[in-house]
Amino acid sequence: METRELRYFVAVAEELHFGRAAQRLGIAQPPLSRAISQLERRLGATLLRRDSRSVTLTEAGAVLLHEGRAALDAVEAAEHRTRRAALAVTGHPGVVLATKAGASSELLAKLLNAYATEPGSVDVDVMLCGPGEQERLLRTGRADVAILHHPFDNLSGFDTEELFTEGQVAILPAGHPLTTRGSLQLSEVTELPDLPLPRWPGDDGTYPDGPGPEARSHSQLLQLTSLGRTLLVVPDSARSQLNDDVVAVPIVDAPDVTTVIAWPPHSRSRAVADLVRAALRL
Amino acid sequence: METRELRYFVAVAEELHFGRAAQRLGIAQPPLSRAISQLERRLGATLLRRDSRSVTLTEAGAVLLHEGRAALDAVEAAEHRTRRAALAVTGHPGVVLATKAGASSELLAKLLNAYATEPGSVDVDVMLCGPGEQERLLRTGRADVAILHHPFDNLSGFDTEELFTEGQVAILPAGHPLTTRGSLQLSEVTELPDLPLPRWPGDDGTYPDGPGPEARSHSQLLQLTSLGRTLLVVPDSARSQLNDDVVAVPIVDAPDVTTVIAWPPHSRSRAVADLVRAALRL
DNA sequence: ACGGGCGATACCCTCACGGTATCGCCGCAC
DNA sequence: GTGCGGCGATACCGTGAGGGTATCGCCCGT
Repeated sequence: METRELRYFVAVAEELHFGRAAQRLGIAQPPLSRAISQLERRLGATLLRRDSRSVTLTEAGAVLLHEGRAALDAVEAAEHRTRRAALAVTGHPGVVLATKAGASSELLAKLLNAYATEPGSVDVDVMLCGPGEQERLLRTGRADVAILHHPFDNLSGFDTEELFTEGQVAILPAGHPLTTRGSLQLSEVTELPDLPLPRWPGDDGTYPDGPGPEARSHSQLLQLTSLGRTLLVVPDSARSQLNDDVVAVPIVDAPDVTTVIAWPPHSRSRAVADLVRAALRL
Repeated sequence: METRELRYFVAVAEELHFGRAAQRLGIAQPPLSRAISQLERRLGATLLRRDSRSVTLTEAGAVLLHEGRAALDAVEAAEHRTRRAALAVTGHPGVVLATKAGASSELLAKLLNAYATEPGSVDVDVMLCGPGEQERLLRTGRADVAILHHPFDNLSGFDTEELFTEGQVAILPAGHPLTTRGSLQLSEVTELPDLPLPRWPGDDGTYPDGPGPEARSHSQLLQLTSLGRTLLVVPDSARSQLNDDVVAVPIVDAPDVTTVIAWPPHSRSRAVADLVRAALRL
């Protein structure tokens, strides 16, 4: 199976529409139709059900969508890591660390300091990512190592070491009735009619329906909260970045958040290993 | 990057010889040369150093060899799992379990029995493998779940659950002087001139040089041992398959062997999850 | 009944990929 | 030094896979 075929199939499986998928791929629709049916013939499997008005995935198609994405990621990772290895010999032997923008910045600073003092340490390019983006960077080889947050990020397929675990707090506008409470239950904050949870854009850039305000950055969320328009549930350490407009109240039954350092399981990089060791010594 | 290019590069990187690689790929040498240099141009990286008498990997080439193998495995896995998913809907919803031939058969029997009594259990195709073969089957999607042995098998990139841990014993021919001992040290058995360790064929089917006898199956090894031609170091549980011609003596400082059940981290299979749960209840 | 949306089919053209022949370089034998 | 042989690169050619355009067939909505 060629990666071109996989890319074609993934596009159709995601769009569930040959015309749009072809447009996205920058080719015409007929060759796409042909490529897919040829793939189906070679696999001996029906991947898509073409009902007269809609295209749907078969069971086999769903499997190929999942496995194909992983395979495409692996191919892309091979490409990126090779490019970076080639750059490394011509003078820039850096390592790329992906971390969520605006999260646990003092942990990151300590880690970078600890690593920098190691013998043989190397430049660390820090990539600040939007939520969940680190995972993708790591899977596609654009990053060598990442700081992830269980259970928010999907750790499957990575090697990880836990760095620390913390509870979550609700961020409320100053003056809100609940700010007088010493602690809260999750059920008390998820269904507040006056403070709906904010809506985040999905992978396709559109917002889901719902009552909450739309936001696409951490600072927007904070501002919306201090304006009394929404409420946040965040890990405890995020309190360090708050100002006086908002109040944090612990949520006793929210799932704990574990900060981990993660890297691809077959990494051979000395720098990654050193970074992980430095992180564990913190 | 297309999988064809990756396959070509991996072939050359493994053979370190364009002619042989081309032969292995079933194409002529010139198109192979061209494909590789084109790949190098597109990546902007020199992958191979063509000295006048030999071909060697550059740093970037070594990275691409590693990552490329993983990527090719992932593509192959996508293909196999899709094929099997398609077969599953047409009547045969089985799950493939890979295990080492001749190892811990009573564990396997208990596992299969426990799983078979579960509601919604499904046919289990057991693949008996040569040493280390399970890992490859799992990585390339020909198996859904495997029984592996740490530290012999490389578990990186799999999700695993430990089933049990045991020490290792030396298998000696009956009557050998060391059989009178209650326990041994590793150093006492690895360098015995009268009982050299056996040689095992590599991936290419050839045997490494050395004093020990050549063998390619478990039963051959046992026979060679009872004939007094070699000595084995095996996990404790392998004793159950011995006859009276040989004697097992514990090795106190050999690394413990952990039997684990392993599956690809992104597995969505109900059957795999049930099998793992059954294994953990043993 | 008809128009429009959508996937499949028919048909053509181009170029990427594979093959053969040959070159250029180098190491070795004598 | 000369010649030979091994090996990767280059030159050149043919074919077929893959892309494009035009159109069909089907079905749904009005």
